[in-house]
Amino acid sequence: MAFLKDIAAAAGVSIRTVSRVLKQSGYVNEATRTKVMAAAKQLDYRPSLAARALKTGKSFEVTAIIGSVDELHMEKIAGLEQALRAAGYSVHIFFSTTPADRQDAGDVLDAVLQRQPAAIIIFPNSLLPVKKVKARLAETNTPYVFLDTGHAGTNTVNIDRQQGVYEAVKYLAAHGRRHIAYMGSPNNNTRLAGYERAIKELCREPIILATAGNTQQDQYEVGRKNIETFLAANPRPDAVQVFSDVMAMGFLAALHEHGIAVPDDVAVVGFDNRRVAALAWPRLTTVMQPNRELGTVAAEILLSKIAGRKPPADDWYRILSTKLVQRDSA
Amino acid sequence: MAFLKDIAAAAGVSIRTVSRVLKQSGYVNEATRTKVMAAAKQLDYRPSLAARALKTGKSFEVTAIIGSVDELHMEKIAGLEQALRAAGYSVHIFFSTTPADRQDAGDVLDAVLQRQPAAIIIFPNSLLPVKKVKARLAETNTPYVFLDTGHAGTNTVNIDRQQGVYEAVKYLAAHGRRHIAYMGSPNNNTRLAGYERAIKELCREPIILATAGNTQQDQYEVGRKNIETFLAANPRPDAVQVFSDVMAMGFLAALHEHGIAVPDDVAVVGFDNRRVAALAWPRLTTVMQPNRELGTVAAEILLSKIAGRKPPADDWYRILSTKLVQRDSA
DNA sequence: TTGTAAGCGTTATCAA
DNA sequence: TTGATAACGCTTACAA
Repeated sequence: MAFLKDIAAAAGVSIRTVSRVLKQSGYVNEATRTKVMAAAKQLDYRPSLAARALKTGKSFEVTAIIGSVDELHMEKIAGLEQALRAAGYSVHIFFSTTPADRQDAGDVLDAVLQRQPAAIIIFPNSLLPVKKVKARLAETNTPYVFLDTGHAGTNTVNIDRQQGVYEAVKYLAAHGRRHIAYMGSPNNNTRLAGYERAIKELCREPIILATAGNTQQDQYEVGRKNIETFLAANPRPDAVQVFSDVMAMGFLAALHEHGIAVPDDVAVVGFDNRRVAALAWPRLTTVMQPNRELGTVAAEILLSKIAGRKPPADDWYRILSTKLVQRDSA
Repeated sequence: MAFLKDIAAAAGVSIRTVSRVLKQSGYVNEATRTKVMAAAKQLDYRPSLAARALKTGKSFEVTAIIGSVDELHMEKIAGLEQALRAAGYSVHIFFSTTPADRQDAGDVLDAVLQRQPAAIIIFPNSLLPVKKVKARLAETNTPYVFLDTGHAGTNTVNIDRQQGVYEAVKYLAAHGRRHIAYMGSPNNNTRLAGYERAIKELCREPIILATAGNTQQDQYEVGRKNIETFLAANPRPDAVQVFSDVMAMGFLAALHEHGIAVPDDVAVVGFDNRRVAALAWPRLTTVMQPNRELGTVAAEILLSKIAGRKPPADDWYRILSTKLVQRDSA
């Protein structure tokens, strides 16, 4: 490890001059500059991030507070890390998935703030009370962004799920499907709204496939059990937009068991584009969430905030588009 | 933010005494101790990790170098983070998935070492030349551990895939299957060895289902195409142990298309216990890898190394057991 | 049992 | 255009 003083010695100048050259601040004689640069390169100088953090009170680390162990998050993290690393930042991860996680860490947020991260990114369902977090973060003046909270708000990157479902339903209609149903909780939610908007535009009757009180159940089981409401529906749907890929897999299993052909008898469209969608039988047409992009956009916002840029008109709110992935099930 | 000096002032003692109390080192008068503790708590003191890192040359951060964006890694990371956090460490992640990643970071390892991590954990397929890494790491005296390298070696936590396949094949035999085949590359690999060991013990003939030169192809496609070797096999297998869940999904799709019933006509066992296994149709019996445990065991090793403990007899080599997850396909 | 003081490697103020 | 030098907050040898 080479330090500033080593370079200074090697180049025959003072530490301050070396620093000046390396940080490109202030006037430096071209000759000295070259000399210093050469020495730095020669000694393979890498600044001590710890010293820098101590001195400036800011680290080059961004902390991601993750709310669940989910394959989709992995992509978000990858996007985030890639974009952040390009700007010289590294990513810290911190799980907050169970109530115990919060206890262990005392207050999760305080544990995170102790490391003086340059910024914080909060993943969905992190068990953190949003309001309190925002207040605390504002107080410590730490840039932050929320990911995929599901409802509009400042300092957030969301996914336009409504539009995703809307487009999928339009696609089904354009491919000759007459009775397009939606499977999922009938309670207020964004995806249902997208379905309803599309159905209305198509001047058709909505068909909601749902079993009572299935909110907290396993999605796969819900999809599987919903075969009954499907079979009972009159007219019987020839297409179903399902809440999620996982629920769609349950529904698919039930359809197979009943000898109902997909997509010939019913078209099925999922949501999420999980790995499973490409592996299902038949391969599942689904709505892709821009997970990687979610990460990179979050990184951009964070970097802008760190750089002290003024909030744009939307006050750091972004909503990203989904995309229909056509496969064999619809 | 409260600092040592604030506590010292509040308690009317010197910084040194505060430090002594907080670190529980050396003799401290009980009354002073109480006074200091109270002040620390009152001011919600949290040590500056940056200052500590600068002073000691060691951070409380462990860097994980990740080789691919894979759902299974997410679990490993979760296990790692949980165990490490309990010991006061936090986890840094660093992707090294593409050749570009290496270039961007100059030398990945140097970029990582610059942050003076307390330890490093290297995930499978991280594009890093193992020997060079070990040398560099030994040189900088940084504790490290490799994850799931696939071959025995020191400072490594592996998964006993051979045993996993062995047990699955035995399970199939115990459930009355006569002609148990293995699907996957016929080239030397651990899983195949497990299959061969079991078949030998059962005094049966091995049946290897493979298409030529499929090494680099998409596993799903390989499984799908392998239906041909399956149909051509004589006798036709009534059970197949497939290389991976993904490959099994391809095979399953082909079986469905040929109207071959699972598990009635053929039992199918996958490997990995990915999320997809529980969602497949039929639900896939498969061999579970102890991903979370892999993370926690790696954390234990790292913590031992950090604590300066002497290497045990196995020189930090651990191999973890898999577990058969029975579902509907076998 | 407690305190003084010297660093860790960087940044940045102030002179020269 | 350059150089002393004082922090940043913590750890720790050495004194008292």
